Amino acid sequence: MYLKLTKRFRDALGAHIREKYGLDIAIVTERPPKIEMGEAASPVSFELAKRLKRAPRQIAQEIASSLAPIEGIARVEVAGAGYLNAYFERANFLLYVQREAGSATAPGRGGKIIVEHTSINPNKAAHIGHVRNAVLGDTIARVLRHTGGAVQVQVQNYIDNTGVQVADVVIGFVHMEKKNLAQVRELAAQPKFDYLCWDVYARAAQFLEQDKSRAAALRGETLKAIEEGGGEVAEMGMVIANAIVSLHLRTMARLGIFYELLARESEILHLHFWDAAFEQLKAAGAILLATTGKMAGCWIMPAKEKAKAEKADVASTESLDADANESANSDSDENANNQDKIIVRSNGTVTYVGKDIAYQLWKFGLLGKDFLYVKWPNAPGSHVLWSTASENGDPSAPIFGAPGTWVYNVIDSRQAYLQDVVKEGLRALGHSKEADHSIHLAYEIVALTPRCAAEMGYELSPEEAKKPYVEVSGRKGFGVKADDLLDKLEAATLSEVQQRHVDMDRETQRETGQKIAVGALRFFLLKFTRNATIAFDFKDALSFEGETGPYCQYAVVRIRGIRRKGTEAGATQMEVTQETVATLFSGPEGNGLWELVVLAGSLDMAVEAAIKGQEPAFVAKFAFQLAQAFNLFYHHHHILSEADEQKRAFLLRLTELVETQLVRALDLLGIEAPEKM
RNA sequence: GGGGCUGUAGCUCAGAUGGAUAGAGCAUCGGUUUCCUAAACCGGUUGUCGCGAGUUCGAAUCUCGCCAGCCCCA
Repeated sequence: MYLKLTKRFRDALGAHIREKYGLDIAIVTERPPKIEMGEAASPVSFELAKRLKRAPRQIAQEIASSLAPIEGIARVEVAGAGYLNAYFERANFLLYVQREAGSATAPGRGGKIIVEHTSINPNKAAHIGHVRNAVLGDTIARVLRHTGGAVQVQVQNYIDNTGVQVADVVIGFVHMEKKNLAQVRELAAQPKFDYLCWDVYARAAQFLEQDKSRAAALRGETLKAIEEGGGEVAEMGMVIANAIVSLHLRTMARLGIFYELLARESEILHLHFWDAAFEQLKAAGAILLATTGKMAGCWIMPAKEKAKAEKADVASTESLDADANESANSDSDENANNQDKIIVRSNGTVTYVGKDIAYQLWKFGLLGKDFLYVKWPNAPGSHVLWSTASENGDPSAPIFGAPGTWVYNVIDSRQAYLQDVVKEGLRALGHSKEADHSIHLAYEIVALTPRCAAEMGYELSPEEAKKPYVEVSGRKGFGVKADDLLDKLEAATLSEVQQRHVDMDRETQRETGQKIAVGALRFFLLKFTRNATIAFDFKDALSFEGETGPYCQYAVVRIRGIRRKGTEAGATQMEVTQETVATLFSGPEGNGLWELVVLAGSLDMAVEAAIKGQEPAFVAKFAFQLAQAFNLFYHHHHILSEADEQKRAFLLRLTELVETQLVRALDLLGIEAPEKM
């Protein structure tokens, strides 16, 4: 509701200024530092002062006195050096928020949105960094689903089951562990096969590291066998990858994360997706065969001249820019094709980015090819999960891929350059709208604090010990496994629950502990903005106090406690009169109560900001702030013992409103509050 | 060599579109429980917003230069 009212305020101001001064100014609003100063403020008079060459406060005064009434806004006042502060109609705002508290929060984009996330190499157990990816992706998908309009959000998990990482584990099993296909099959059926592969992969990587030429030969033949399919080596790769994928799915299900489709690289190969994309790229002249220089024999995508295009856009008259363009041109001549991106190597193999372009084209329905689909067996939870297939497709499969209107790829920021190349590929093929709608949801990695690394028995070099964090490495077998962390969290929360609720039955205790553990981990990963590198430490992740998921869950639990007690005590569902509302809002506690109402009514604002800024952390911040504001309110007002019946009814109603909004916000974060904790 | 990200309190981080006295959590010191759950609340302490210029009525935020760290491409 906050979003709606501020927009109304901006629109009214914009129209008024256009009419009165003949100026078209983009109006911005901000939240005043104190609730006494209103709920929305515009500094537009400062901008006007510049243009009209008059004092800002005088202009503000003029606008405030001549502005027509705005629905939902009680008054507009001048404050400070010339701010225009809007004061909402408190009682009406409360009514609106209560009425709206079940519907979509922010205007949606509509259409079909594809979100690809998780996409872990299926060759080892998932670690904490993979969880950040999955939680970010899952959260943005939840947020997008929640927006209005006929939006369809489809979540895909890309499985590179024919890549070098799987090959390395195959090499480990065959050449180091001396296992045959039947033995690997047996191992793959075990519940901790992903942990076994974690170690096998680390050992294989070490083994391959020792002798580069042996590594190249082994990898070459193994990859070839896997890509061609059919033989025992290929079968072993499949067995490993499928088993690991199932275990990853199980791990993510613990966090409430599910998928609609597993898109597998094996099908991209077998169904010749790349060939189709290759033909398109060649035909459009988007890629060229280099004939000279060090890239001779490679198909390359010429570097785009981004700087040039953007500068020409901004200021075409500046002579400086002309100079810049010239020097840029002579630069690119000298460096030959240094900035160009190789798509097909001179030996004929296609690079990752090439396959990514084909896949991205498919997502937008531009490839002219489709997968076949089968149900993935034993998917966790009650969700139906589909997988791509190259034969015997299930005709009842839904439509995947085409036509995505927006595509979100959740991939860490180290791959920003490659994602950029994919976009440029689309653009070069004439699909500039699709390029613009390709969103790389980039995020920084999760590393470990040196202390955490040392705790895990990892020997640090003196340089590493001085750094703020140490990067995890699958190759070194170094990192915090997702299941280990979840186990640890669940053990900690369960022990807390058992202490606090001795008479709770064991199953409920376990479920409660699980919900809190999930809340703690998801919130921990979401409270950082995407660009922040998370230096992981068990102490922080296992904290349940302060800015944490459990803190937010606890606020909901408190509210439920009040409602439960209230019902037991036979509290009446008394109607709150408008007089009571008006009296309370204007009384001595009015601003405090009002502040909580405004915050509860600002979920739409947080969701909008999260989508616009592609930043799920905004929703986490909102949930925390609302929980914090509620706790303040809780300590100020003892609801059930309130003698004034009308006031008690009002406080109860407000409590319920906070519950609705907080539960919604937490739901967007994939966090569920237990009944008791 | 080219490109990207980051630098804010002792620590970890927020500060979207430039705006009013730069905020949270943790840590630390002190206080709050006959009362809806203390995983909570209240109070104290803590700042050259990396450095330097510029644009502006106004800069943590925009521009340029420099320094430091991380990443990517070659």
